[in-house]
Amino acid sequence: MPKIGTRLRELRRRRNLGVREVALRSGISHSSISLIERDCMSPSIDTLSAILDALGTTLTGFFSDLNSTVPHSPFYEASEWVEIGKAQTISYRMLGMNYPNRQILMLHETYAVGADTGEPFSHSAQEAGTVLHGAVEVTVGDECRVLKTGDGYYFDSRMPHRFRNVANEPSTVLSAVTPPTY
Amino acid sequence: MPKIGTRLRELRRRRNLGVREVALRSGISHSSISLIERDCMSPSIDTLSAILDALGTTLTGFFSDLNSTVPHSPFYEASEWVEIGKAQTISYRMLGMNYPNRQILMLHETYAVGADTGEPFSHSAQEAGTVLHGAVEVTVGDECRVLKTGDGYYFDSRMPHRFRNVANEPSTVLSAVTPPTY
DNA sequence: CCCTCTTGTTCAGTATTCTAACCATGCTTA
DNA sequence: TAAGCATGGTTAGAATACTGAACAAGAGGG
Repeated sequence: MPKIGTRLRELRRRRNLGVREVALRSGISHSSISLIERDCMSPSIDTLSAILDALGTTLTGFFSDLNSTVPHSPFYEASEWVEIGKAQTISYRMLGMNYPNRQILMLHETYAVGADTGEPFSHSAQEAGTVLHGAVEVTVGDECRVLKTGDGYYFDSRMPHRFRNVANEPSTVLSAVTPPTY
Repeated sequence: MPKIGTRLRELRRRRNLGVREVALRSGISHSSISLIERDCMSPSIDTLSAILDALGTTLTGFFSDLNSTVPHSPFYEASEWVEIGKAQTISYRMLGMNYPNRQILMLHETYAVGADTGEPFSHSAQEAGTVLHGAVEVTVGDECRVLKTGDGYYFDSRMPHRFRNVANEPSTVLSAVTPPTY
């Protein structure tokens, strides 16, 4: 929830463009541009996309630049892990939920007996982790291996991957993903 | 303008969460979630931000993952450079305007006699370029140097930087910025 | 079979974004 | 000083995002 408007205004000014000029190029009214830049309005994705287009930027580029220098405590207590999956056979609890501009998603994963992430899926990121307790069968691409306490992994998330608890007790894994898109 | 909805639905499903569950956590109504996921609605930044938050992701992370593998021609004719600045003392023309998921902003810059980018500014990216014609004084941080045809530069855009044409004729520069946030 | 709990979708009404026309200010030129 | 034309800001009304309640379909469970 950073000051999108301020950043947009900077981008525009840097190009020596007027509000009306950007309006013309983007197909958005100049009044909207004005309101958005002064954070009086939260634009829809379509609108923002159109404006960025007129400025020669992209949504990806725009948001990759959100380097808020907001100071924040580096410490998190054990109780501050937040469950982001549904309590079921697998639990995903993340660290630093409210840390500004996170680039890493650190997860504490708990797999019930026989739990399985199901069919392999892939997403664009890099992923690393280690088994804290139990035994987990990890499949990455066409490679498969059973990891036990202390064992770890590291792979490009674009490789299809899958986790399965093969211990006769709950297993836990600590992992990290960047960018935080799991 | 990609299928944001589809991606959101994937993220949610991957977490075994229901529409209502995400609604509860994000403070957005479940009906909106449904509409957004089916691309029937273009959510505002605030709304999207809230939803991503409930999924443990960020705007930055979400958009950094937009790896559309849409095929597109790699070739652009000279006439296809698009002016993104206002025709004035400095002209900025970019390459590959409509290339999907651009990660690089390549610019053909033309500086009129005496033209100056003004007070140094900074943004989070990396930047490289070379002088094609004329002579340009480049200031990066507290270092200053006059670059002539064939000379080049490479710096982290977070360093405040400034360009000034010191030739008695127009100067041209070819540069690249990544991510495309200039 | 009915009941209940879950799932996601639909739709009428409300809140917000967005537009178009108007307004205020400052700069340039006459 | 006035006229002209930039700049960005304000505001009533149109368009669209958003909400809450009602609906439909499926999965168990008794």
